[in-house]
Amino acid sequence: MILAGELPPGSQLSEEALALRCAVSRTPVRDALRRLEADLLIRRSESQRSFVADWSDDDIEDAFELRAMLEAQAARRAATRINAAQLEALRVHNHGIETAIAADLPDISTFLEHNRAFHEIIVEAAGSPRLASLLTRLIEQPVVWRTAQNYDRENLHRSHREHEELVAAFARRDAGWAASIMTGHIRRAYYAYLDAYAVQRQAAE
Amino acid sequence: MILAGELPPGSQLSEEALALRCAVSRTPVRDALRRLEADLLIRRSESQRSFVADWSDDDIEDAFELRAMLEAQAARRAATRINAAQLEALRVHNHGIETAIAADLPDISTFLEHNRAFHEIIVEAAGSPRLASLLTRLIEQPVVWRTAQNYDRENLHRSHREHEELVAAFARRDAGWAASIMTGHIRRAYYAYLDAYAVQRQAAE
DNA sequence: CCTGAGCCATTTGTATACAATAAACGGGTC
DNA sequence: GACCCGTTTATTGTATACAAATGGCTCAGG
Repeated sequence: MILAGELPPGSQLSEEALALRCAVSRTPVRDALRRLEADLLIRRSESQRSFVADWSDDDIEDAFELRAMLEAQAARRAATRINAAQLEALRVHNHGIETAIAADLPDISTFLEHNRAFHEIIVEAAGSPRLASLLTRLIEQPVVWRTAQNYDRENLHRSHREHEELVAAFARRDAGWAASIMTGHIRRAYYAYLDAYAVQRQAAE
Repeated sequence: MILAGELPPGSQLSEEALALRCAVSRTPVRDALRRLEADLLIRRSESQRSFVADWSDDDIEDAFELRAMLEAQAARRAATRINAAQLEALRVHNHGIETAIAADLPDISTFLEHNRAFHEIIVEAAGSPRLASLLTRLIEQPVVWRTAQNYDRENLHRSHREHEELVAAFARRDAGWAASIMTGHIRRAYYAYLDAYAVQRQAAE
């Protein structure tokens, strides 16, 4: 609901109201709120009331910066640990991306799914449960989720080419190369988001 | 209880048993288990049963590696953002450390408290709620907690000197320097832990 | 018109009961 | 003797009730 924008930033989330809305009791709602709080999608007041987090520009930059650092670390580790099956899976998913964006009207949904799977395999190949745990907190966030919605053809194809580079770096077992590409890959996503956001802002004015 | 070793690694944690032991109902116990699971102190089976996580050597190395990376990033950011009051607080806490370890019998408990406060100020000065959130997951872990218990006088004083270097880097607003020192600081802690652990292992045999 | 105190409404924290599911055990069969 | 299946038991998931704490509102007073 937060990602879909049904719950505007800053609005209060009452456990009971959510329970009613989801047709469950407060108990599972509480569990979900605690998790979302850990993911920083929800902030809690001193008196433990829950509100949808509102993301400042600094927050967004912060999230991308950390994501770049952690994903680069994942790529660095994965380069020397990835196995043949995982490498092949990366190629398959990136081919899926290529197909999804080849049409006149790119299939963003399919792109997102393959993109998610691609990055997930890298995290898995990194073989660090802690790193995986930290990253899942950063990627399930509204900004990241919406970024690709605003990708133009140019950015979609660039993303695909960067994935190809990553596969090449993994195939060569070059940790430094893989980390560098990944850093650039995430930073580019950040600037793509900024551009799209700037457009949205102008449209809103 | 996990940190104190009362609950051995691998042992199952029944919500009801813990509730009885802590004289509360299952509800708050469940909340705690969910948080500890996020902190990777607890792992859950497919059927959602909880067990105390057992840490392999790789897990420990992994945790230190990530902590080094994130704390270095915190130091990097803090260097250009720290204010005079925070800088002074760092000096005060490091002086507290100096006093605590000056005696013939070092006061480890006081050392730990000042050390925790010292690192906390840096994270605060970094001004990144996300980074802070990620780091709290890594520092409340059994290995980190026990490391200082095994510090010898040499390591305690080295830690103090490294803190002094950090303060100097912050005073100069030198982000790269601060990050480098912090990386070394955490890596040294890792090797100190390894040495202490090797000693314990030999004693156990 | 502003301020503050007290009361009421809202919201969260905790306890408990019941339902659903998975593990453990035992009896039977091959 | 090993293995499969049904039953029992343990454990977690969910719903609900009540207690505690917090926010906001009203009304009195300056």
